[in-house]
Amino acid sequence: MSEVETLAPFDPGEAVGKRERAKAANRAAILDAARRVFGQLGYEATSVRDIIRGTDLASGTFYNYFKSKEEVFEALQDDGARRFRPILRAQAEAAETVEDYVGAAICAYFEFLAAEHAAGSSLSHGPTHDDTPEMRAVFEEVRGAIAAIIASGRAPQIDAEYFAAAAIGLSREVGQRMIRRTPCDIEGAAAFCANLILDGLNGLPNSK
Amino acid sequence: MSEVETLAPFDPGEAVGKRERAKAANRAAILDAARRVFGQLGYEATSVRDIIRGTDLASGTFYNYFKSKEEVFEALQDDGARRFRPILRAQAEAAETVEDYVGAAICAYFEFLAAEHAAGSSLSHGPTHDDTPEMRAVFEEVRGAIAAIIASGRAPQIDAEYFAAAAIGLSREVGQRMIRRTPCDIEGAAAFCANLILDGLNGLPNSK
DNA sequence: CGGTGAAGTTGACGGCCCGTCATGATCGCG
DNA sequence: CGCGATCATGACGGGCCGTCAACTTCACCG
Repeated sequence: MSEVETLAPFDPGEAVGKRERAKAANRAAILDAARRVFGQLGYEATSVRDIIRGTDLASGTFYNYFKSKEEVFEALQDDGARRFRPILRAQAEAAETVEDYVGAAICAYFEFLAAEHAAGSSLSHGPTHDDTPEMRAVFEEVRGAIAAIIASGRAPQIDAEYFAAAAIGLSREVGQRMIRRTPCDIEGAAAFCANLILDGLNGLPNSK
Repeated sequence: MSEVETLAPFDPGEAVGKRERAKAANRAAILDAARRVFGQLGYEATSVRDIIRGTDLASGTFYNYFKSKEEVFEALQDDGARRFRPILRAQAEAAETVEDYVGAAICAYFEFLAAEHAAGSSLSHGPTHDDTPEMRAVFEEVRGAIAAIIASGRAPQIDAEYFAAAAIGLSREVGQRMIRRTPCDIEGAAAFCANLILDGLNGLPNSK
């Protein structure tokens, strides 16, 4: 068939070769199916074949893109982390004080979490692996932001690694509970966490 | 062979039928092998056959005791939780104030964690499932203790569920880091967590 | 005691999933 | 065009899965 391409050989922006596009599409198709199937069958129960059956690809093709279902899951998780990191970064740059940063970062996290949850993200059904590159990057982002604030003298000289770990672990766990509650009060949960981290137990307002 | 049993038909304490003893021994052998193999091959990589090969039992026997390797792992985790719960309970009973309880509980947890780690517990290599009965019981233990203290007016009326989740998540994450550090400063890490929870960021001493 | 039935173990079996690979189709490029 | 590189395909051997019929061992009773 005569292509329009002859009249538009240049595709402004990104559209590169057909080959490359197919690759990206296949990878996306696998990730998409994985998201769906993980959510449907649960992480443990899904097999590589289940995932590939969710696409129109052959079983062998899977292994051109991923080594195992574990790797697919990590890719999904990394995807989330990669999308969240810039948000976190923006909070760090906008924040003047530790209080600002902690409050904003947790609020951003909870909003992100709620959005992912609403979108039916299957990530809650699998084993959260913290040792993937993007997850480490998120941790480092937080640790770095805290360390920077400490270095500028706007916070006490505490152990930044422990503090980051504490804030993340705390937010994670409370976030899980928040999502399970209906209605899901993002503001309330974020305020709870921020107050606890900044002023401790005695800084928490008397509520509920 | 003439049995001594005829002279000692009563076994003071526990020694019941041979059958029952064998069952317990088999179950223990499987759990033992699982602990070993999980630690050696990693959770994902180990198969039911790997576990059973670590015993002198036949493959079919495994399924008389557990449904899958997931169930074995949960049993191991539950075992840890079951051993830790009384410790936690003791702290709750001994504690006069929230400050006491939070400090003592975290310290106890970190000591438990360090001991398990030193004993080569394979639990760090698997997916921590919070929805097992014993794990829920541990959470409820903490939530209950906090709620009791609140009810007695010795703590502000905060959301006990969120607070328990926060304390647990925080301790878990910091505990992971603590174990990775050498030397492993249990006291220091526990103090960090307790101070953070009780007085917040500004209550933390300037250290490190 | 010896016999009997329940309880539990064994390992072989069919079925499924794994990861690989030879084959063939498709694309980019000279 | 035509050639080489790239990649999809699905069949294949191997391994693990969970089951099950046969067998062994134990507890109980007459």
